[in-house]
Amino acid sequence: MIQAGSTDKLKRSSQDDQIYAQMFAAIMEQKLLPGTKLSEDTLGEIFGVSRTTIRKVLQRLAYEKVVQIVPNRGAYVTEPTPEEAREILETRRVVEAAVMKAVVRNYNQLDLDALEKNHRAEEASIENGEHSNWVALSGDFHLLLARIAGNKTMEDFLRELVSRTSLIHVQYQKNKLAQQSCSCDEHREILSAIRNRDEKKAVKLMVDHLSAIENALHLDGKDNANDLYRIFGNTAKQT
Amino acid sequence: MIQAGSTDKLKRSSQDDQIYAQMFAAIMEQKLLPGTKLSEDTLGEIFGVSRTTIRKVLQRLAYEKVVQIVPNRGAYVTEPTPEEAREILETRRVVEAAVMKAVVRNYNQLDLDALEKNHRAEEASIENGEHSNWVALSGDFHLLLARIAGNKTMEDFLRELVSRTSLIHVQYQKNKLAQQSCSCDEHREILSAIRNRDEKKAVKLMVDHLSAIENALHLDGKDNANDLYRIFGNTAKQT
DNA sequence: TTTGAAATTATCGTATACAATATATGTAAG
DNA sequence: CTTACATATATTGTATACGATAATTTCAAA
Repeated sequence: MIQAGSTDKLKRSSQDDQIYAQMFAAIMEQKLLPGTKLSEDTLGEIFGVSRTTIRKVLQRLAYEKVVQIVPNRGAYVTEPTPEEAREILETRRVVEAAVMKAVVRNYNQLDLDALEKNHRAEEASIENGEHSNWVALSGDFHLLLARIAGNKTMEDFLRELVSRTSLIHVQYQKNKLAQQSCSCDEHREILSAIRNRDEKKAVKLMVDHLSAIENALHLDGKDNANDLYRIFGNTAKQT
Repeated sequence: MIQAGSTDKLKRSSQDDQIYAQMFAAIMEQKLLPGTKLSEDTLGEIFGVSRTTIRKVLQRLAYEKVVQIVPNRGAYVTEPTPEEAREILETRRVVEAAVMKAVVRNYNQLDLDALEKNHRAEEASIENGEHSNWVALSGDFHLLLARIAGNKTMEDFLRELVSRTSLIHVQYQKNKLAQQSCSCDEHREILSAIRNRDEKKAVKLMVDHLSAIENALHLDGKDNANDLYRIFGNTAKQT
């Protein structure tokens, strides 16, 4: 079913990649929510391939920590813990501060054009209320910066961090709408600092931006697995 | 052959992990050199498992960039390019500078004991001329620091960077012996700065240490694939 | 002798089948 | 009515088999 597997045989070796890309996108667009069970058989039927291929895809997603594989239990969309969330944002501050320094030094007009184009798309997706679209574009802004910085290794790391951040948003974000416009404004400020080649300011704005994202999260409670206790703690045992 | 697969059936699900660990160690200890072909059939016979299991292990190693999988061609131990080498060392400077800050703030006596124990083992392995042992211990020093820093995400990233650095050493290191004692001395200085809770100095020493490692490499030539031109460039066409 | 193409061989990519494990259900005992 | 255990079911882990692709060798022609 679905339109996968219908890619003829033009690119035979990219069958994995096609399925990987679709599943990754589904998770990023928050169509597959954290905790969702990813059955090998079911996915195999959906995409019209055997479990062997699905397994390969799931393992790849697991390496990227977007999916969690429990031995003999199966694969699930990762539910990041509050601790992981904090670690990821902290790591992003470290990596992206370095990225900003490199960007301010190395960028050219083409890079700036790409960043501005992305930013306009962000604004448009907020106008149109396309949340999942905005999530993707917002991540792209950061990845674009990493590419401009010119360190492929850092870019790869950041790609993983950004996708994990998306999962964090699903689980812990307080106010989607406010966060959107806020984030977008901060991106514009960062762009402005880049344009002025103001390294210090660009770095500071980026670090603050990431801290703001962290502060807009509900990370106070214990693990999400314990949420049930918080939710039903008062009413249970009373029925 | 080899003693793998002989782990009885105590831990069935760790079969992959066993093989992974052995192959990873072999690469780190420089018994498997960059460029070595890793045939699925051969490895399957060696470890007494099917290609399915070997494939899983190779994919994991490929994700960590220690192995490179060429579609329809097979898996090879990665041969890092000079550009990758520079990127990796640059990324390490960024990550490990952050690690040092956290270490100086958070470490306790137990952490210090572990670091000093590791350092003594480093010295011993140099004394005894156990090069491959030293490589592992030297990497452990950095990973130990990352663990003390208390950010698992960064620790995971650094693990990948350290293992890739080992491959870089194999391909590009100028002088093994000099590098060993030099590196070890620098580790001692870093330890000293940590003991004094001198954050700035600790960070600077670490960054310089990583730069020293980079400067001790032969990264001037083009890609290693082009080495043939450098080597035979003068003599070819003369025969 | 060298070059080029066809056939052969070896190796990888994917599907299928069977075995092992964990979960769920149902039944019986406390 | 609850709990514990045994059976049944579902799902994952691994091996094997077949098909596709790339490398190698062979043979013929220039």
